[in-house]
Amino acid sequence: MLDINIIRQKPEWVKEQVARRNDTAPIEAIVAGDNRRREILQEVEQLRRQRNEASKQIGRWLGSLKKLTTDLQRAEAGQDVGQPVAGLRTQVMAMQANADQAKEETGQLGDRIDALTEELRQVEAELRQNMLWVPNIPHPTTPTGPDESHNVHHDPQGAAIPRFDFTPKPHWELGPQLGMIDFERGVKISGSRFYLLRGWGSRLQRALIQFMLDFHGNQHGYTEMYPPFIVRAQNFEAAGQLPKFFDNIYRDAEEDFMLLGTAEIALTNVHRDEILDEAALPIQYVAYTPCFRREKMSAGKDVRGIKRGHQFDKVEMYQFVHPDKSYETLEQMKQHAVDICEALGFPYRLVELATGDISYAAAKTYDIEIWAAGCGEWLEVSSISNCEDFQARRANVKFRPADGGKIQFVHTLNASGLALPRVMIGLIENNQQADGSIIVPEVLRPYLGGAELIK
RNA sequence: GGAGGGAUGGCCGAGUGGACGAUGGCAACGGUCUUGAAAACCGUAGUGGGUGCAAGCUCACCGGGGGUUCGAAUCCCUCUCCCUCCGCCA
Repeated sequence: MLDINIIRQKPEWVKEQVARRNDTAPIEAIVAGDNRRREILQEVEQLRRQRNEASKQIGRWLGSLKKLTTDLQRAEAGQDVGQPVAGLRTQVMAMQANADQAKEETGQLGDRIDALTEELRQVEAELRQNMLWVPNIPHPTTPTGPDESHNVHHDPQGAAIPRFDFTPKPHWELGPQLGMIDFERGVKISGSRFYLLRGWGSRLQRALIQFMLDFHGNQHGYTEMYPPFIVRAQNFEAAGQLPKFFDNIYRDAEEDFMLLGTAEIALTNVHRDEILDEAALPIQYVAYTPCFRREKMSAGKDVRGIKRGHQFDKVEMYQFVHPDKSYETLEQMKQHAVDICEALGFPYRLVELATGDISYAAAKTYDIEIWAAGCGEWLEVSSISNCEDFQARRANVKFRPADGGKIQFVHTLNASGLALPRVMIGLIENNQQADGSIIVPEVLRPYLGGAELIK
């Protein structure tokens, strides 16, 4: 969610920024709705103020009325209350008439308030819906371009691209050959884009998950989290996945539950509706979760192997930081992801995503791609984004400055650390030997009972 | 799944139709006292919206939504969540 003030003050500029992303947003409707909202608000608040005052007056009258009535009853019973019965009777009747008339008038005020409130509710609901359809403003340093072809690829780093004196096989041949991946039976169970990891395949993935969690926890200061994998729609909205990506989400037919497409969605909401102390920042979380995606938008793409499935595992880093620190943090998180690539011995390269390719909630995103020798491709294993205050606004996560300054929104960042299937592909394909066996990277051996070779 | 009890400010906890944005306590912050600290005492303090250069004024918010009423933290309906007991189950 953007700050409505930015749209109010610079609608044309916002439109340009959205256009940079090759996207559109209902800016005109938002400006109109915002104006209408304030108009109604002022009117309805004025009326409410009148009603509040009138109600208080009625309360006072009814209080006096009660006392006078008591006096009247006592006077009628012959007690001396300091006033004659007739005078009291007149006062009681006058007071009652005042109160009745005021009730009548204030009731009419109430009717107008109700009507205006109803309109206000509609205007606000529509305004909010429109606001949800405005993507984040890209950072000035995000390369401008309508699609991924404008992404900026940096030179390869890390390990050298492996050379073989035989033709390296793709993982979809090596995996089944080594009994690590069973495509046929995965499809039998759940259909296309599903597979079964088996034996070393399953163990290798588990080892990787554990290694990554340990590494980020111990080396980079992240607190490990285990979130629910099934969450309410509200969480998706806060993270910026809804309303736009409804079609890509697996949903429960009966209840308001959705399956995570990434741990980022759950982690964004850990501190929803909280005001954090500045001293608590940065908050760093790392979580392993499976990720479920319909992949409707990628129909027919990457159907071979385990590169793109409806279910995959990922270790995700997430941070809540001070707004002044978020770009510094972005670089650090990029490094945290790179460190895993280094530790596993991958050739990798950095990609700066263009405005047309960054995710809806992001202002700036880096991708990290590793080289996979068998399929001969650079595979995206990590995406590192600074969402600035976009998600924080939707999730309502703020902090109280230590110097007593105004409460403000935190910035949030997310980074894959890393996505498992593609790491598996890289390991299998890059570390293969002529006899089809696979060398296990040293850092993983402690997690695999010391095994050096998969064969 | 059945029965009952709850949800109030950072925390605890009063308040059951009218001056209540809400008594009180704790924690926090500022001050007095002290060589310093503690204790004691005095004082300040919620969030969001609208408007205004500002001071301010004003509206809303007592788990969410709806209703009754001139007026709702308070009454009614409903949803969510928490607790207790029973049943069932990995």
